[in-house]
Parts: sequence; structure tokens; C-alpha cells
Amino acid sequence: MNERAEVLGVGSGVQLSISAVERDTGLSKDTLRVWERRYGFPNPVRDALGERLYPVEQVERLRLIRRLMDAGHRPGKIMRMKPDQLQTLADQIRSASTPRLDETHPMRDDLAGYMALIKRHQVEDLRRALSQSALRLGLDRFVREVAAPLNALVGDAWARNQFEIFEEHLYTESMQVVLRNAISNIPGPGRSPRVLLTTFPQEPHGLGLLMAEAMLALEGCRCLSLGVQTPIYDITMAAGAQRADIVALSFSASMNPNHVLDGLAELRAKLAQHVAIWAGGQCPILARRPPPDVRVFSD
Amino acid sequence: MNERAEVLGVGSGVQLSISAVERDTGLSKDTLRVWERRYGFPNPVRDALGERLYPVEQVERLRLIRRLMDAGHRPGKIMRMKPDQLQTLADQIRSASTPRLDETHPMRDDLAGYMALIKRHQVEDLRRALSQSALRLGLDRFVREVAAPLNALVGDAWARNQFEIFEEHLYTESMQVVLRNAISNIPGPGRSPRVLLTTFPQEPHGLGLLMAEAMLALEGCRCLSLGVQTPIYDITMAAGAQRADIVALSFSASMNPNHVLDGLAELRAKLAQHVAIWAGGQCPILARRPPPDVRVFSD
DNA sequence: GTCAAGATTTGTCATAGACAAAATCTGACT
DNA sequence: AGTCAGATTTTGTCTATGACAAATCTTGAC
Repeated sequence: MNERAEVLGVGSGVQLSISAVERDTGLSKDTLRVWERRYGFPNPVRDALGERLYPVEQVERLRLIRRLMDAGHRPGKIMRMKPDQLQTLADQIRSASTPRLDETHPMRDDLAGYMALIKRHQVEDLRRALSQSALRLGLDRFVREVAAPLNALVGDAWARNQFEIFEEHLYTESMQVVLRNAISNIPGPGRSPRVLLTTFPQEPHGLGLLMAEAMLALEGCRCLSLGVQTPIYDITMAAGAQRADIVALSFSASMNPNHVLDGLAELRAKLAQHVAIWAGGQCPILARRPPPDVRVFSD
Repeated sequence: MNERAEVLGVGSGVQLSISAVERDTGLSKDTLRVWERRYGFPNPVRDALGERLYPVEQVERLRLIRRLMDAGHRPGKIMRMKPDQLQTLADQIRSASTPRLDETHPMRDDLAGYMALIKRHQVEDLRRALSQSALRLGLDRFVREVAAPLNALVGDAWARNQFEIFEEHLYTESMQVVLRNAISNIPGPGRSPRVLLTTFPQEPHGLGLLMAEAMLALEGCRCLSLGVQTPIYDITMAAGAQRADIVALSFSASMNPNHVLDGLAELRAKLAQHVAIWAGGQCPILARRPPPDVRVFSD
């Protein structure tokens, strides 16, 4: 019932409780404790009750470590490195995973423009610009060339602490309005596959779902979205009730990899065999270790 | 790195590992273990390694318990009850929460029709019926006479355990589509008050927000929604950045009354004095003990 | 009815040991 | 040089039990 403040301001720096760090980094409490025991990092201070308090610098380093692990590095190696070595490694990763953005091409002007609008809180301008872009490019190209990369940029900036929560909300709401509007203008669905869209209970981000719905609806699929955070058991019930041919799931980068894989395995086991599972989103584990019997989409 | 199958078929029934149950029920591992220790339920069998395996029947009972807790009951009481008593309790919630619908008036025919469509999972028919109703009545009357009461009915049916989670999701998504569509067709905003809409972090329900946005936009307000679950600090930042005149908040019946009152007090303290706070929604505490300096709307 | 003080309930945090799955290393063999 | 089986290390999650503060219920006075 412990709902005491989990963010405590103490002296110079803010400090987070273990559950706050679990939320922010996606690392389970067990993992955080065992890392401390084995590697000596993180090294949180303790409050009067002996409970862990993580300084923000350590939380940021944990976030960085998580990114490196997503890129294939193992904790035992990373944990021993000094901060500057870590940063060097991180920079290498970045050029490996998105070479286009840094050197080959600079960030595309239009995307940079949208980011600036978000940062300056010009919501109406942002919405108008996105709408116009969608009209100009067509929904298909808009999703591929604007929505998806912009989403990644925003997620990235968010992970680096360059965005306030409300700025991310402003972006999400704007993009949602534009996408929903575009989707509702797609001519009536064909008879072809019936697709049920949703996310797992730990995944509150719905933009990926809308992008998927847009693309699938354009292909003539009969899309039915359940919104976000549907328990696995209910996904199977809904799939049965709606006679779905495909269950499509969206995963953001912040999802715990094990939850993703375990959840997909459980869903596969409970779902009728003839129903296909499609998975997409920014979540790195999907690309690194795609589960069997699940079709994975990168974009 | 325990990624052994967590869904094991053993003899007649399927059994789930503790982490699978955590996912399915939303109860933390710690909670599941401490319930077992204190109340003797759940009572999972053990595998060869001594790890818990929960039979599906127990998981389903856990889900029911969780619902009753959401409705305000405490685990210590519920846990001792026999299955049939549990079901009785679940049924009793109805008469307490909505006396009017059962005896004083019967349920209106059109609303009963929508409820039936949800129950029969006829999503496309539901969406079409709602759209037509919105066109026929006009958005203002549609919100007052259809969306708001239907919302209450669905919330009620949910509390009585008459709806599956996915059925509630189907309804929410349909109504959301209809409302958003209607909102985007409202002619451009006047210059009058700038309204910032959102909910508190504990409140994930967004339909109330959309209904409020519809009503306010009809009045010529410049509405800006942040979506759901914005931390109080970020609400103040957003209000400042957007030069909001009004901050409008929506509260469903499931919100903890103290969280509501404390949150409103905190927001009032942190927000510039000239910014008004409007609060609305099904939450009973708002009507029973309206906080000072906050304008409360029942519909 | 409303409020404060006291008692109870309840979720989360702490500790440390154990173990299987994943990842890496080793050496033999095409 | 590449591939494969087997040994070794790494790593995350599980186990158990005790502790405690926040939330909630109960009691009694006004």
C-alpha cells in the first residue's frame, strides 16, 4: 500500500525509489537488486528505512545500459566500463542502428521542423502541418515516411530526457487526431482478412496501433481495434467473438523484452491455431529474436 | 534467464507461472505471494523445482477478486468467501450503484439497443448506429442524451461483472471514433477561452475527456487535449506554455476520492491563480463534497 | 453527520540462496 | 576455414521470510 512519494528531492539531486526506476528503465526490481549485488552497480543510497534511492545520474546510466543491451551487449561487460567508454560504445551503436540520421544524411528537414514545433508547443501549427503532409503524400507514404520516423525521434528524445511528459502528450494527441481522421476517410473495407488490433497490458502507447490500422485498412483489411492494454485472455475471447483471421500487436521500445516474448508465447498457445499473430513496433527484441509462429514487421 | 514455457499443459488443466499470472491479473508477484501466505489463496501447485503453478480456475477467481476490489471491496473479506458467495457479491454491486435504472424508470429503448449491440459484439453496427444518432440529434444532444448515459450504463455493467474487458474496449473504441469524428467536424474555434483538457495519472479513461471536448468546442472554446494521465506538475507546465484560461479534468467512478480531492488541491496550489479549474465526470465525491475554487460539472 | 485517535489491513521493500536458460568458449572433425 | 557437440560462464527469475508505512476501517466524542 506503499504510495509514499517515490520521487524525493534531497539536497542537490532528485532520487527515485526502486519501483520508479523499474518503470523508467524497464528493468525489474529483481534485476536491479541482483546487479547491485553482483556488479556493484547501480549503487543507490539508502533512506532512513534502508530502502534504495537511486540518484538520477545512475538512472540515466541505467537507461543507457539498457539501450546497449538492446543492441546486443551483455551486462557483465558494460557494467565494468567507465562512463566515457560507455558513451563511446553508445555512439557506435547509434551510427550502426540509424546511420542515416547522423552522417550519411542529416535529419530530414521536415522531421526537424515537426520536432521544433513540438518543442515550441505550437500544437495547432503542428497538427496543420501533419495533416497537410498526410494529404500531400497520401496516407501510405505519410505513415512510412513521416509518422514512423517522427515517432522514433520523439521516443528517442524522450529516452534522452529532452522532452517533458506534456510535450510528448501534445505530440501523441496531435498525431492521433491526424491518423484517426485519415483512417476514417478510407473507403469501406473489403471482405478480406479480419484483423484485430491491440496491445498487451503493459503497453500504453497507441500510436503504433493507429499506424498499423492505417496501413492494413489501406490494404483492404477489415480492421477492428480494441485500443491499448488488453489482457491476453481477453484478446483470445475477442478474436473468437469477431472471427479474426489475424491478431496484430504493437510494441514500443519501452516494453520489457521478456514480457513481450512470454506474452506472445502465451497468446499463441491460447489462440486458435488458424489465427495468425502479427507483431510490430520499435521493440528491439522483436528483431533480435523473433518468436516462432509470429510474423514480425519492422515498419 | 528463465524463459521456460510458462504455459504448461498438465493433465486436464493448463497452469500458469507466477509471472504469467502477474500479467493476466495485474497483481504483482509480491502480492500473489503474500496473499498465499496470509489468506491461503491462491493455492498454486508446485512444479519439480518448487515453483508456483496456478491452475486456470484460480486465475479466473483472481480476476473476479480484482474486479471486486476495483469496486471497493478489500481482499481480506473477499478472500475468505466461497465461490458462490463471490458471485452473489458481484451481482449485488448492481442494485447498490444504480437503483434508478431498475425500479424507478426502465432503461430507455435506444440505450438498451446499444447495450445489446455491444453484448453481441456487432461493432460495425454499433458504430453506425452511434454515428447516425449523433447526426440526428446534433452533437450537443448526442453527448448529453446518449454518450453520457450510455457511458454510465457500460461502467455499471462492468462493475457488475456483466461485461468482459474486451467488450468494454470495443465500446470505448467505437464511441471514441464517433466522438473524435464529430469533434473534427466542428467549425474552427473562436478566440474565447483556451481550455486544456486531461486526466490525473490514476485515471486512464478518456471518453469523459472527449465528451467534454465536444461540449466545449461547440461553445467556441479553443480546446487542447493532452490525452489521459498527465502528472500534475506537467499539467501546470502545459497550462503555462499554452496560456490556458481553464484546465478541465475528467474523473470516472473508479477514481479514489482522496486522490481526486488531494490532486485538485495540489493542482490549485501550483497553478497560476487566474487559471480556472473545471472538474467533471461520474466520480461521486465531486458531487458530495465539491472542493473550493474548483468548478464542478455533473454532465 | 463530522472529526480525530487508535487499531487493522495490506502492498511493497528488504535479505540471500538456488537454479535453468541463454550465451560464450573449447576442441574435434569435416 | 566453417560447423557442430559439449563444457563453462553468465544472467534473470524464482524461492522464503520478516519488516514497516500508507491506506482503510473502527471507535468514541461532540
